[in-house]
Amino acid sequence: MTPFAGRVYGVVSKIPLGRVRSYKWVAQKAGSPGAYRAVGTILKNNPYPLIIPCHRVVKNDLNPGGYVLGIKNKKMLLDLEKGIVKCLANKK
DNA sequence: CAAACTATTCAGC
DNA sequence: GCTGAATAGTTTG
Repeated sequence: MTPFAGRVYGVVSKIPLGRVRSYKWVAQKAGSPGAYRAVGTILKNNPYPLIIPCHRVVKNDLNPGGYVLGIKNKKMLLDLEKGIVKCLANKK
């Protein structure tokens, strides 16, 4: 576990549902605006994939970079979360 | 400590 | 739209 990784985990875990941020954004929030590659490397080796919604982190092009479970699944998760947000907004 | 790798991003054609 | 190069940090030997 490295300090930068911890920072990245904290920031990413703070991303709300249905919200996608770019690697650059996360890197900047982590404290290293130019370490977007490092963010990807960390998320790839993330020791806690369950507390780290890495599927909410996408490229600056809004195109999912990659996913251990498959890019398709990542998109599916995003769509699912979108549905959850909709449900929460519609919830009464 | 040094080398290699990476889920990225920017610039050029 | 696609290819090539650069940056910053992690991981492994």
